[in-house]
Parts: sequence; C-alpha cells; structure tokens
Amino acid sequence: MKIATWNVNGINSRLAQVLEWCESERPDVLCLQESKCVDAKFPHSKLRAIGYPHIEFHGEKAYNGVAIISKHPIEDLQRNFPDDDGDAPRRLIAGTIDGVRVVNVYVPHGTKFGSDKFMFKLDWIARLRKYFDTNFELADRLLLVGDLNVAPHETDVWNPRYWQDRMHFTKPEREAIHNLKRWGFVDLFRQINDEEKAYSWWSHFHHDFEKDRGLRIDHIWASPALADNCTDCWIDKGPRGLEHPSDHAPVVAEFKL
DNA sequence: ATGGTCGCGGTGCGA
Repeated sequence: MKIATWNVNGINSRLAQVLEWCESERPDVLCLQESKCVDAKFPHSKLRAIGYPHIEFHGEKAYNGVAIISKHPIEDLQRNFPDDDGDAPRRLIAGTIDGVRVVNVYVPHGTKFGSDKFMFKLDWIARLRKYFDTNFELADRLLLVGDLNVAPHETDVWNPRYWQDRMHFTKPEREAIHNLKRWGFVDLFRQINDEEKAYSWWSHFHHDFEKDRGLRIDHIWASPALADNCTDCWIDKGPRGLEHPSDHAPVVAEFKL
C-alpha cells in the first residue's frame, strides 16, 4: 500500500498537477488538504477517470477543505470531530481503506502568536489527541496524515534560530504537537530517514524553495502496529519545482500489508 | 528579512 498526503492549496487550480502526479506515482491513496472549494465544485470525475473511483471530500468555499482519493473502497467515513458544530471549519476527514484507518487533517495555521486563531490551533491539536485517546488503541492499524502546520524538531527547520518565535515552530505549538505524538505515533519520515534535513513546505516569498529554506510540517504518522510494516517514507520535491506550484510538496509512505 | 506571493473570487482575507 502506497499512501500520500499533499496540501495542494486549491484543488481546482492544481488539478492538472495532481492528475499528472497520480498517473506517474500511482499511490493507492492520496489525502489532500486545502482543497478550497465547496463539495459541488470538487473535480472528482477527472480523478475517477484515471483510476481513482473512491473519492470523499469535505470542503467549503475559499478556505480549508480535505479529501481522500483512493483506488480502493473507503469505509466508515467521518467528517470533522464528532463534537464539532455543523459550521466548524472543514479540517478532518477519516476513512478505513484495506483495513487501515486513515485520519486526514488540516491543522489550523495559527496566524499570529497569542491571537484567538493561535489559541484555536492549540486547542484543535489538543482535541485531536483526545480524539485518538477516545477512539483508538495502539494495536490498531492507524495513520494520521496531513498538514500538521508544526515543525516538531530543529532538524525540521532550515534555520531554527530564525524560526524559534515564528508560527509553526513556537514553543507552545511544538509542545502541543509532541503531546499529540505521545499518543504513541511513529513519525514515519524519521523512522526511515533518521536526522536528514528535509522539508515539505517552502514559502512563496523570497524564492525560499530555490534556497531550500523550508519546514517539515506535512506528516505521515503511524500507530506502532502499522509503523512496523512501513518500508519507505519520503518527500517528493518534484511538484514544488513546477510552474504555479502549491507551497507544499507531497509526502509518501509505503507499507507491506 | 516586518516585505514578499499565492488562491479564491471578484474585495480583502487567510496562509
């Protein structure tokens, strides 16, 4: 099983790149974040046409939005937290594929240190931890994938001193993300790649991609039971170098199931 | 390094 996560920053403006990437990489499952469109405008027919008949999306106008695109059936679908209101931002979609529970999230950005949105981000990550405590066990085959919007460690940041008080790498965010991870998750990129510096996001400003000034904020985390079956995990920088790219690159993991 | 560039939607906001 090959699964990928990609914050596409608008599925309709990125559709050609997503189709081309799926045709060349052939993941079994692709989890998207920031689809930025209402469900009626999600371009599912073109994805079905290239061999992805199972598509579930949970979007809204202009902001947020998550989706799961799969070769195989998606069972027991869930949209947002069970206790979310109907008007909550659409940031979580989960389903079971080939016996693996896949939880695809777009963690809030946080905007500015100490702001209401920053507190919302910290609270959202705490709720995500509680969601796993309540609904899952370590022996389950479980994946948490998506844009976690936090770089956990200094090796995940091009310049830790520059980033130490900036969004994605502040102390409270890192504490929140480490608390989430202490549910028992294994960071698959680190399991495979040890201390290698590699990023999944580069700002559109300052030609940051060309200078490789990025952050590793997109993740594939597995329960211990599933991490044992992971054979590889990597970041595909290719799409980030195309014309009119998303600011994020896909992260990919492979499993022997 | 306090600007810079995107997508969405048709203005300014969020990232």
